[in-house]
Amino acid sequence: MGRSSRADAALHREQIVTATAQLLRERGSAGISVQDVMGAAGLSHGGFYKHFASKDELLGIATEAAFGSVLAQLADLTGREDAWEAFVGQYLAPEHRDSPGTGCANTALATESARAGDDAPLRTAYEAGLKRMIEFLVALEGLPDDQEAARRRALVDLATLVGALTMARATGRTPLSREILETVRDELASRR
Amino acid sequence: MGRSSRADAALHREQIVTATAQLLRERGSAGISVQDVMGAAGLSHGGFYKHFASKDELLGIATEAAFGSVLAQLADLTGREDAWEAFVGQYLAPEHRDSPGTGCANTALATESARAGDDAPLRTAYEAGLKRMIEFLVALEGLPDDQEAARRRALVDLATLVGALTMARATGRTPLSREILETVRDELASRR
DNA sequence: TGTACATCAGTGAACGCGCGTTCACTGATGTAC
DNA sequence: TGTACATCAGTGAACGCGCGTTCACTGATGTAC
Repeated sequence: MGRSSRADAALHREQIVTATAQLLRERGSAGISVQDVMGAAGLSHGGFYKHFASKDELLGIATEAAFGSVLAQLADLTGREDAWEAFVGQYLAPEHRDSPGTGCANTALATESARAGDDAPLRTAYEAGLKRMIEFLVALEGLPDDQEAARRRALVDLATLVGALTMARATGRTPLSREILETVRDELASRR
Repeated sequence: MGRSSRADAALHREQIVTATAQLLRERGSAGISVQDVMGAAGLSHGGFYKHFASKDELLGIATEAAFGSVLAQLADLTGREDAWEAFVGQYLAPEHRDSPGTGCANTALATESARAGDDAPLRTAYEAGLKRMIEFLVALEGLPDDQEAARRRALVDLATLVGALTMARATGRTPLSREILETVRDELASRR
């Protein structure tokens, strides 16, 4: 096999990033190898460094991608009458609990960011993504007359969502897991 | 070096478990090795299997120990007039954010439990520990006339605490991290 | 448009390293008399 | 209490394995004329 065309190489890079964004959320950085992510694009592991300087760099790019796709989904909600209930309902649904690979990057990558070095690309990308997610929630509050109160409510609500999803995932498909999802969903939905 | 006395061996086992309970919360299971935890007890790695059947078994035992010591700390709060404010204040303090190794086992190990197999010892120990922590919070609510409402409030409050601490840790010692801690602390403290 | 050549995406072997686990061995501890 | 012997906690080398990264090489792609 010789050189790939620029278009093919760009496609491969995109496939590597997309696969990493999913596997990273599912297994964490220690749970995925360069071979795993290259294999997801149908390539052998050796060519990895033609695309990325290191595994750490890819993890940062994949974190950006994960936040990007999640925030794009959230953007679809804005303007809807029932935006808040819809958001909470989706966020605390069993489907979201059972598919971390395509779900909220904030919940899936927070512990990863906490354990990464201060200068790690993943950490930088996480912080930027979290700020964008907070801004989305503040906008969803829709209280232009008191931005500070809206931000406080957004932070508290986001913490509640992240904590509930984290514990629901930690307890798998048990009755307790479902109780957490339903109880927190009902409470949050009733706050607007 | 020959055989250790039973008392010494028991001490070594305790040291291994204690060190693992701390390192596990700090770095996660993929971040610690058998050599790490044996070294913490001043031993070489080979003798590990005289104490434990596998690394997985130790992780389960260390998870129990982590929940145990945290719940013992919490028990000290019961009966105090300001138990709720004191608990929230400690939980969302910068000191707790910066010392995961001796902090809340629920927040530190939830993602670990989510990624462990359904039958992994860590997963079993996590679920048992979480149930005990929920019971502690329900008791702290102190509403014997409506246990169901107390449990719902406990679940929502716990989710909020876990999510806030998780995001504060993920953003390290940044202004955003401090804002999350203070905003959620003030909100939760004012709910009782 | 056709040809000659430089570029470089991808291959697959190799690097040093650390992992969890096993095992033959050592020698102090614990026990039986 | 003393002695002989069995037990077993701990050692350190070894096992097969997978990791991130490097590198000489291949040959189709892209470019210059």
